[in-house]
Amino acid sequence: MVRLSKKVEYGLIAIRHIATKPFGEIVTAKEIADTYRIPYELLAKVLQKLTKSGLINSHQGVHGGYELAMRPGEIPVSMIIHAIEGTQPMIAQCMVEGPESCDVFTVCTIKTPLTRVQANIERAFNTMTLSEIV
Amino acid sequence: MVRLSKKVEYGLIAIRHIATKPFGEIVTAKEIADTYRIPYELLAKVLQKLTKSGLINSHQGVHGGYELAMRPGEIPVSMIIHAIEGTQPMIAQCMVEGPESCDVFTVCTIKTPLTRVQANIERAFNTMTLSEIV
DNA sequence: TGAAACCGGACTTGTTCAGTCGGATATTTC
DNA sequence: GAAATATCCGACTGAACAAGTCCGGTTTCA
Repeated sequence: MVRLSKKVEYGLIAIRHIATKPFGEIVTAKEIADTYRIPYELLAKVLQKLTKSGLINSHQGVHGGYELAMRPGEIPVSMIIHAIEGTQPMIAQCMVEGPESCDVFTVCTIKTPLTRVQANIERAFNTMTLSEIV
Repeated sequence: MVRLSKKVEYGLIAIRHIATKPFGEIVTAKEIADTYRIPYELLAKVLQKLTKSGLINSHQGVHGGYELAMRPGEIPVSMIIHAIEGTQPMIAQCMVEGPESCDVFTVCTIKTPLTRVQANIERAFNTMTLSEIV
């Protein structure tokens, strides 16, 4: 299976929504959840991760919410995925958890070619920024 | 999560192993399982799928086994994945199961950009053939 | 006839994902 | 200061999926 998680999908939709708003305007999680019919609690957690990673700023309390912390052109899709998943999208387990995680590692014959595919995929996610999604 | 399944990993290792043998030589599932310490039963099923998709030929009975059905240069990695998983590696659910599978579809704002990422990834898997892995 | 090999469905187990719940903290407004 | 609104965050549940196992079958050859 090679698929983006729902969390990442929601995160992309959400941060794009925030990016469409004029500079300085603040958006609540509820507004996003209602607009796109995304489960509120789940979306909230995704937004918290984006906040902890510094992609968006949060404001608590009444009239609180979220705003972009960087310019859209500075946020590649790969950064959004990393913020939510905790790692880059890695095509094979041994690439993210190291050789010990793979009991076939020493005898594995596809490491090298897969690394090249991996590089291609990273490039795909790195070169597209938020500004191209808006 | 964006990761290749173990089945695909085993399939790649296996078909590569078969491809390294001289033309006409037949390889058993047991030999491959032993060489790479892959669970035999699981590997057997992967090989069966590769057979049904026409990538390799199988021979039953004593001295049976598998051999390549096409030239390595004619087998892109994407074809191997498709044979094992049943579909191309699709980054989002709505791309493989259609709009009905996604209850956010009509309001989803990231379809178009994701399609572009998808195209990049497909290219990565299409351009690499078995002959580059051997 | 028996051994070696592929064929293929059913099953178990473990992990991960999606979603929910409950309570805590911060901020504004009245 | 109290109430309302919002983020914060850990724990939990249920469903889906992946990985691996089991078992009975078929084909072929010696």
